[in-house]
Amino acid sequence: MLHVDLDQFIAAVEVLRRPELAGKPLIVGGRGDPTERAVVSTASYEARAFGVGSGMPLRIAARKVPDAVILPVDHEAYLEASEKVMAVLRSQPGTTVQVLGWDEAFVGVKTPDPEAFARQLQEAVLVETRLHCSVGIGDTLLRAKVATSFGKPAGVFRLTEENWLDVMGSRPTVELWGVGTRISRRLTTLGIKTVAELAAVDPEHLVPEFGPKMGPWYAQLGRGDGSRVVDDTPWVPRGHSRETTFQRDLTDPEQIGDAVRELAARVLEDVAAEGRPVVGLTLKVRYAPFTTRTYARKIPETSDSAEVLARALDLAAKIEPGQPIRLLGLRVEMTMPEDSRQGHTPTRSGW
DNA sequence: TCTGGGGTCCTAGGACCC
DNA sequence: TCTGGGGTCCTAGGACCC
Repeated sequence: MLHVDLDQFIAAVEVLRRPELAGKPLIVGGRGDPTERAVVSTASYEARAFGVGSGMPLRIAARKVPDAVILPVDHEAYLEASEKVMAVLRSQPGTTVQVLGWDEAFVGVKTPDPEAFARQLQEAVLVETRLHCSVGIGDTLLRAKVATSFGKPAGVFRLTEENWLDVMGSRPTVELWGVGTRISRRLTTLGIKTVAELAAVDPEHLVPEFGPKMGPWYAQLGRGDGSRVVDDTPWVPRGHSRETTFQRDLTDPEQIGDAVRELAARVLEDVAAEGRPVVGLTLKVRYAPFTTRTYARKIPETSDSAEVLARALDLAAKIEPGQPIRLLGLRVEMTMPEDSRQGHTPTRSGW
């Protein structure tokens, strides 16, 4: 199977419609205003050379690259470009396409020469969309995904059971898809620093630290093992949410009620489009600067927006007053028909 | 005046039931 | 010198991904 990942996707889309930006340090994030609270969505390779990366506060990024062109995020434009790319992948004979995000997808295909197929795929995407992509080839989804990073930019790389440990064995566990800085640090305290060390560990050895599912799952990641199935079953969302970071911290309870109403209205638009009933609510509150509280409630199944809004306001009434609030988020959970949930989701155990 | 917004899944602990 | 043991549900929090 293959994993396809567009190179600096968002920046590349922006350069397509503004060719004069080619070769310049380009940063896309928030509303394009570095004095606001926002983070970098994507930086071009020229900006990355200054140490700017996605997730970095826009303010800091602007300080690092004074000459950078800073643009606002334009979701519609990226979605449109993304759909064109995915259409190209699906149009190739014999492919199954599992979309992972705007700029990446797994592609399942039977072919005697995966490298040649990958090159052909890159060419097709380039001709149809003028966008470059990197391709990973692997015998599991995880190996294909990890392989892509060795192909960047615009290259192809293959990882299989044969070369997995040769290539990945001496690397830190944080380079695995599914291991972040926190888990990597906890593994280190168990004496496991590299992928090879993780691959060699008895899965049961990780259960006391990480639990019955995650422990064995991390051991599996170390071996590069996992699902070999590209699944193109349409996605069924479990819920929808909206969050907003206030440019100035909120203190007034009335403002908080207004903010919840506003968020609820936006989430309920998405829910209405799904036409499924609501069964739960979660309210996330980030107090300045960084402590987060969540308030969650199951609610009696309902499709009535007014009912959901009333329940959301009930939850909001539980917010502890007095502390400045920086962020509010509202998530609405929806019912999931039991059978539709089976098998088509990239659950952790399935990767 | 450092920290987005939209998702998914797992775990721990308490409540409650038999 | 009382308070088992197993199961499920719910809430809160943590971790990861793009």
